[in-house]
Amino acid sequence: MDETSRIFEQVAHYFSLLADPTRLRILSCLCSEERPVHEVVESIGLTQANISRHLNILYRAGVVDRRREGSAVYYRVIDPNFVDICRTVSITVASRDIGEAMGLIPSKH
Amino acid sequence: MDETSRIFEQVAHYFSLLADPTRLRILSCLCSEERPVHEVVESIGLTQANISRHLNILYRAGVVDRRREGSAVYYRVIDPNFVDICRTVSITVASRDIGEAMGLIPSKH
DNA sequence: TGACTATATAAGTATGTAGTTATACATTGA
DNA sequence: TCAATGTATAACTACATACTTATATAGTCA
Repeated sequence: MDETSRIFEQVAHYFSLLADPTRLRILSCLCSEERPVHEVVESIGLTQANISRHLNILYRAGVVDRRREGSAVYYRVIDPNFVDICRTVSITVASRDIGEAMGLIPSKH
Repeated sequence: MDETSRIFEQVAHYFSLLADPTRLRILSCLCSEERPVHEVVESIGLTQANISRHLNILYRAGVVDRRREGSAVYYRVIDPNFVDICRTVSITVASRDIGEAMGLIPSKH
């Protein structure tokens, strides 16, 4: 595969990280603050195994980082562009309301 | 499904459009100017059926528009945020070089 | 109308991946 | 060390979709 092909593959792979509603939920949850896995699980309401799987995908891709504290593992978003991209897309897809619903845009009240 | 779920589904779906290397190639090809299908096919070097399928996906999603002129159908990008998003991601993923390689950032020489 | 070019679509295969269940591993505290 | 809690992983199923081949549709020009 040539250089250009590799580039398109990489960019497509990055978008594929954001192309899953569960991962968007997780990232929205971690957007404002660092959180341990069990809090994300409670917040989203899916199985622990599933959330853990997605967190690992995001970690390996460098979108989030993690640290252990006692028996808990805390995750946080480190990709500086993630929030910007999601904000742009959420506005593109529908409206400012979506950005608010996803926790990406502060609501005004 | 509740309102919030629908929102995450929609945003994920938008990202999924960009999560395929072939569609990124097509969009990169159409980025600077309107082009008929056969030109896109020649430019990318995949089968006509495949390109046509992807163009339809992009059309139904509102990322591109099309018009018939004689026997040819011309496609063009109409989503105003697409180029911005791709530019941001391409820089995130690696470097400014990627943005140039994808035709999203003008190279300087 | 018939031949030709341009584009779209249908049917099929193959592959990737989200989610589940069950289980393993790690840490803490009694 | 044992029980309890928190997290990760393995094996599996189900489903979506990218790509191919073959064919259909649409337009042009003789």
